[in-house]
Amino acid sequence: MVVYAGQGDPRRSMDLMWGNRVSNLRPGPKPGLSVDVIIDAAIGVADVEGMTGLSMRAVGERLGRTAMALYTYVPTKGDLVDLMYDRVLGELPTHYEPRLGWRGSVTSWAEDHLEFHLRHPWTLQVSQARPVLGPNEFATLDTASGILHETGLRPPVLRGILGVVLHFVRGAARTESEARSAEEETGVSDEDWWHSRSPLLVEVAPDFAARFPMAVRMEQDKPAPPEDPEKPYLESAMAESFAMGLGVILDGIEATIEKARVG
Amino acid sequence: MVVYAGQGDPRRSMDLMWGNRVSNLRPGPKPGLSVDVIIDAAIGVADVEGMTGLSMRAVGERLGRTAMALYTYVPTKGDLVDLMYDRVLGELPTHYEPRLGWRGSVTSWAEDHLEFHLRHPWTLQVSQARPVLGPNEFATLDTASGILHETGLRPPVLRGILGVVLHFVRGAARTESEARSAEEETGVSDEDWWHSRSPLLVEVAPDFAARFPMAVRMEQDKPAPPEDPEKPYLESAMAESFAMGLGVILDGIEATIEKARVG
DNA sequence: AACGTTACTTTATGGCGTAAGGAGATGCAA
DNA sequence: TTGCATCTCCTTACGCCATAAAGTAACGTT
Repeated sequence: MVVYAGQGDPRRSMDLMWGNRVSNLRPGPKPGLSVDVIIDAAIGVADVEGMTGLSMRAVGERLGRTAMALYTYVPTKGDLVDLMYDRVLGELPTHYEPRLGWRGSVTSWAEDHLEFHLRHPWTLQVSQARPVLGPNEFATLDTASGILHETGLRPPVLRGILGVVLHFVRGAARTESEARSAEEETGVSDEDWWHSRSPLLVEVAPDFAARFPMAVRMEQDKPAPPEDPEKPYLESAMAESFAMGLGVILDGIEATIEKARVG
Repeated sequence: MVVYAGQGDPRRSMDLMWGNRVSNLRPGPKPGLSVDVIIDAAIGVADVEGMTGLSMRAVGERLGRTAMALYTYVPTKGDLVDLMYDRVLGELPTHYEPRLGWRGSVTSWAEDHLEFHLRHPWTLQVSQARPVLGPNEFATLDTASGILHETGLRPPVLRGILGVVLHFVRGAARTESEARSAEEETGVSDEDWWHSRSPLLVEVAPDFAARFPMAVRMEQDKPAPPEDPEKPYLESAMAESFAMGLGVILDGIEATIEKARVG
């Protein structure tokens, strides 16, 4: 029998997602666990060990059970991940002060999402192809739509803009979180890594500067690496590129509004 | 012993990447394989089966060998992936006609990259945190830098812009490729999937429209699903959002140039 | 002819998701 | 009170994965 990625029976999945719990008075031993504590334990594992460290065995162990015990509550690991995802999505704000205007709101929204993904990097591995259809996922979509609605643009354009902002924020978060886990998993800092490889690079490609002149030029005026690696991302020097990129996007939205007003 | 993600000895990795092959006249049986044919076989596997289907066993099998035979040529699977990545990067153009201007060049560049990632979806799973430092990676970086240099903007801004375009293209490619593999792996089309879930959704959340009004509004004026699912992505109706998003980004770049000129 | 080096194989270790089947606890009907 | 259906949770097992370790056989050099 083949079980498809992350989906058991659709009805069961939906009931779990929207909290339709089944009646409690039935024969058999009292449940020692619940879907909720399993979701929380799984989030705890994933936050620390990442998506690759999230195994049914690890979650079970955290709850003093075996991996198989979880299957009493949750049909597959894929469903559990969907539930985890919609749960943490609840951490995101669902309201932004209208007096911020769309520019301020989009900025706050982007920063909130960036921090969210850095807090729960495993969320970046959840496929966006088929939405989880959970309450919090719809709530975040509703919030984003509300902000963008202020621009007065029509839905097809708004979907394009939402795609740009989402892809940008997720991409930036992905780059940063991959950098962090590379450092953690190899035990080698970015700086040490580069120091070990740059001499090899000049050895193996002595004509480097002549061969890739534009790439070299692109490295000009790089900010110094952060003094304190524990600083939150948005206050670190690495955020420069994020701020620059977001500024370009905001200006692009503004130009699009202007075009629509004139044309 | 712990082997770290994707890296053996740095010197060996670099030699493999830049084609420093070791002398051929040595005792022992003649090599039946080579790093190059292994890379090609691995790309063949990954293009068809995706990154999750890429196993040393599968690559070995394609070459009539066992998985372990590959370790004579390549130190770890991680190194093999790096080599695969730099190899396919060679498919991308390294030159764009200057008469296209930066707008036309960025557009072509984005479309080329989108098609590239859809042709080799596994490239989206290669970590961008620590570059592969191969010749083709540098070449593509050089090409992109050259295009952006035409805007006359300074490197820190250009890095921000490059991030926006890269994240956008990769995000769009990721969404599309995840949709394709969801369809392939589950055997259920997007349409059928939605048809099976939307009735459950209204059942489980009858107040949906009142609860998420903006999200509902965002669905207005959606293009019809593609008549012919075999059409290339860029000619399909799904490309609407990509074109919209790219337009917003281009306008943002233009506004940034204007600001720099004036201020 | 002997020896060291090399290509490739077999086997084994410790991980994964989860199917299958069984033990023991519990609520209810007779 | 007994018997049974139903439940939670366990052990075991299967077929995957990367790769360590050790063995076999082919080959170039001495």
